Amino acid sequence: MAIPRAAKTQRRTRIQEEKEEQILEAALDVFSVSGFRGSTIDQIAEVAGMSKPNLLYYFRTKEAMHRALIDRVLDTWLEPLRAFDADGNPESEIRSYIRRKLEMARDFPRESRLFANEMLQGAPHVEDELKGPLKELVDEKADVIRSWAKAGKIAKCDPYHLIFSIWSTTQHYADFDVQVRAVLGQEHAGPGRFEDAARFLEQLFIDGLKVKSVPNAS
Amino acid sequence: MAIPRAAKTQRRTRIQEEKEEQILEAALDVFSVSGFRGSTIDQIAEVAGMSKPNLLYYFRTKEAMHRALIDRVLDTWLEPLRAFDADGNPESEIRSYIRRKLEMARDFPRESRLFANEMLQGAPHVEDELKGPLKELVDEKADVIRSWAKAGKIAKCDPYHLIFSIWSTTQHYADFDVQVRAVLGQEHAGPGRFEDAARFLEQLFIDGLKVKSVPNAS
DNA sequence: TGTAATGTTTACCAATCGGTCAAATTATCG
DNA sequence: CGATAATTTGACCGATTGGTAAACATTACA
Repeated sequence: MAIPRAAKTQRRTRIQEEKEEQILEAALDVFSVSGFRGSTIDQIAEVAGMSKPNLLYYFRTKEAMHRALIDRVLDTWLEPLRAFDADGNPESEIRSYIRRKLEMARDFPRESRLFANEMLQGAPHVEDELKGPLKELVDEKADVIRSWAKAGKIAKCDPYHLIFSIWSTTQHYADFDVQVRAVLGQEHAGPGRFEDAARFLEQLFIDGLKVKSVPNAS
Repeated sequence: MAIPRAAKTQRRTRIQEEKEEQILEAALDVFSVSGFRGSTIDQIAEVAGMSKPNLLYYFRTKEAMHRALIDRVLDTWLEPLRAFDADGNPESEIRSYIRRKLEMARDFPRESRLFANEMLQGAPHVEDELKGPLKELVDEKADVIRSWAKAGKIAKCDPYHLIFSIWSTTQHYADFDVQVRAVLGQEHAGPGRFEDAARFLEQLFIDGLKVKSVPNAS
C-alpha cells in the first residue's frame, strides 16, 4: 500500500529527494513564467519528464508544489539583504548589495519571476511572510541605513524607498528581461548588459547618496 | 442574422462602444492580476456583468480581448516618455518624468501590471512592439540624454540603463504594491507613500546625475 | 408600424483542468 | 530468493475551460 510522502519510514528515500528536486525544478520553470493560476500540473509533469499522477504522489496538490517552491526559494532570495552589514562601510555595503542582487537577477531569473508573479497577483500565498519576517528584516536594515545618514556617512533619505529602489532596479533585469533585450538590441543585449547595469547603478546610488556639502552649515 | 463586430454597418453602434468599453474595463481587472493564461472568459464576464457568449459576440476570442486591451493601453503607457523634451532643462525633465511615471503607477496600476504580466511571460503578444516602436522611441530619447551628458549638463552615464532604472523604480509601486504596503506597515502605507517615493527618487536621480566636479580638470 | 439588423441568452460541445484509484512495476532488505 | 514497502502508470472522474449554434429579444430606421 503506497502512502504518499514517506509517512511510514519518516526518513526520506534517495529516490524521494531526487524526484522532489526534479519536480520543483520543473515547477520553477513553469510557475515562474505563467504564475500559479496560469500553470498546469500537466505542463510541470511534461517538463519534469514524469507522469501527472507521479507528481501528485510526491506533492498532493498543485498548491503544495507551489508552496514548497516558495518556501525553498524565499530564504535564498533574502540572503543578500541579510548580509547587509551595519558595521561595514556604507558605500561598499551598498555597492556590494547592488552587485549581489544583480548577480541573482542574472543567475536566478526564474526565482525572481516566481516572486514577481506572486506579487502581481496580490501575494495570495505569501502575504504572511511579507508582513512578518520580510518586514522585520527590512525594518532592521532600514535602521542601519538611517543610522548611517544620522552619522553623516550618507545623505539623508528614506531608507525604505532606498531599499525598494535597489530591489526594483536590479530585479528589473530578470523580470523584464525580454524588454531589456528588445530595447538594447542585438549589439548591446549580450551578457555584458549586467556589467553595464552594475556600473550605472553603482554610480547612480553611490553618487546619489553622497552627503551634500551644505555651504551655510557650520 | 447576427454578425459579430458590426461587419455590415461599418460604423460602430452606441451599444457597441459602450459594451466594448465595459468588457475591456473588466478584462483589464482580470488580466492585470492573473495574466493571460491565468484568466478566464467567465471571470471577465462576471466582472463585466455580462454573459460569456455576449462577450464573445464583441470579441471573438480571449486573445482578441487581450490584444485590444494591449493596443489601447500601450500608447497611454508610453506617453510620458514621448513628452521627454530634448530642449528642456535636463534636471526638470528628469524630475517631471519621474513624477509622471509615479502618477501613472498610482492612478493606473492595472495597466502597469498588465504589461508586467506580459513581460514575465516573455512578451508572447507584444514582442514586435518592443523591438519596433518602443526600441525606436527609447533610442531617440537615449540620444537626448547622451547629448545632455556630452554638453556637461548631467553626469556621463548609460542612457538606456538610466531609462530602465526610472521605469523599474516607478512601476515598482504599482506592480509590487502588496509588498510595498506590507513592508511599510500600516503607519506609512497610506496614500502619502507616493509622495515619499517621489521625494526619494527625485533626490536619488537628480543628485546621482549631477556632474562631478573633477578637481584635476581644467 | 413593420422589418431587417443588431444584440442577448440558453443549451451545449470537445478539450483540458486538478485530482483519484487500483493495478502494475520496481526497489529494499531479511 | 521472497515478501513487503515504495514507486509508477493508465484509466478515469467531475468541474471548468474556450468557444459555438440557434432561438429569442431588442433596436434602428424606412
